[in-house]
Amino acid sequence: MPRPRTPLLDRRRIGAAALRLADEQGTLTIPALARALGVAPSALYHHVSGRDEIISLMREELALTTGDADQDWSQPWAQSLEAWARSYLAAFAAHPGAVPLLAVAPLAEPFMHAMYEKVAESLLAAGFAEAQVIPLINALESFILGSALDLVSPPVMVSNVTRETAPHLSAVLDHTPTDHTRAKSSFDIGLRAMLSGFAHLLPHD
Amino acid sequence: MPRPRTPLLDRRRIGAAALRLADEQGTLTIPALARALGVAPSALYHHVSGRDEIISLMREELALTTGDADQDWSQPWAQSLEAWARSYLAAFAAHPGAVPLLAVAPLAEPFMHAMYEKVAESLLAAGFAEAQVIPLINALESFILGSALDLVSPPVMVSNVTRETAPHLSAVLDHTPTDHTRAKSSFDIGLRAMLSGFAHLLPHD
DNA sequence: ACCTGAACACCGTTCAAGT
DNA sequence: ACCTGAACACCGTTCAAGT
Repeated sequence: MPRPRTPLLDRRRIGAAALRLADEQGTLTIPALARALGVAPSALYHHVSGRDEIISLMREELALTTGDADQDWSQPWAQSLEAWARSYLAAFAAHPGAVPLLAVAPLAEPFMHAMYEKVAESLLAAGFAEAQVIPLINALESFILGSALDLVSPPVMVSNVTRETAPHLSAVLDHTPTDHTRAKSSFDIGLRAMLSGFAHLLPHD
Repeated sequence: MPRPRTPLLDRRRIGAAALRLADEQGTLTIPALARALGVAPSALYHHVSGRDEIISLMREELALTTGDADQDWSQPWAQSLEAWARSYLAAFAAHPGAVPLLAVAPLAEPFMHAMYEKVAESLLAAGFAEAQVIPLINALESFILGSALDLVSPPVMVSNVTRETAPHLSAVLDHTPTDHTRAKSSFDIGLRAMLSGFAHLLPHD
């Protein structure tokens, strides 16, 4: 096979195909990715250093395809932060099969730096201390990543032995949906709690 | 090799050895685990269904070796919940190399059911609605798992281009430690925020 | 520079055979 | 019931060779 006049591969295409493949199959292997790209497995190594970098490209692709343009950072900080958190989780939710691969680390750096800058500006203007800003963002991000994993984890099982030995747990489980709305409402309640907790750190509060 | 009079393997030993190995090496392979147990790789399949179940046993082992006996559930709910969250994260922090394997799912069920029962009782007594209890616990758990991953993720890099294009981000980064204390203080601030946010859900508040 | 095809070390899992 | 050893399909990665 001769070298094609225009390259068959580039990092962007690799990341996009890997994200699609992992989402559909639930796993990512080099041979399968190469097949999806119509290329030999070894061809990939001319563009990426290895599997880990491909996964990193998947996060970049997710960040790029996430609607960050419609974010309005002129809103009050709490509303901006909530909108950001929700779109962040929605990006993961759009690719459930790939979440275990994606959610073990924050999204790609370039995208995040631009957004960190916006959040930092908003939080500083609101009156948060300089030493608080990064921990605040990190905490929210940890919650989002954990929630993304929760979103795709198998539904909770309630064994009979539990019903007998754990009356209070049984009672509250009877009031909890077993489908994916459980993870959604957990995210909602946690997000609101964290944001209202952040508000109490402000001086005038 | 004859069958030994007393079995060389059991699920508890497998889980413990796997946890130790993954923590030390940062990865877990069946051949390495078998070697650590002084056994042939195929021997493991008489006790577990496969690699996934071994990882599940690791979570069980982590739960079992976590000091849950010293938990005082008679305290006010917020203090109980905070103590539980901190011991949960500390369990992960004690096995940094294994965190990526462990933190993608909650700890083992049996341990968790006993603890869920205690938390449920405490939260119901405090006045939380039955439909709120599980979401509250789930949200906190997601935050803990995300924080555990954050704890072992590589330190944040600040590129020069960021310093030029992102003045606010640069400013706050100058007030943020680059070592592991960053993840610790993120957990602290997030935990307090979430718990104080939970408190506001109570009727009389 | 970019891709192929062969090759390597290694992995998870199965299974017949031994006691 | 519990373990071994051989075997299988498969994986991630390397590298010489081709254009």
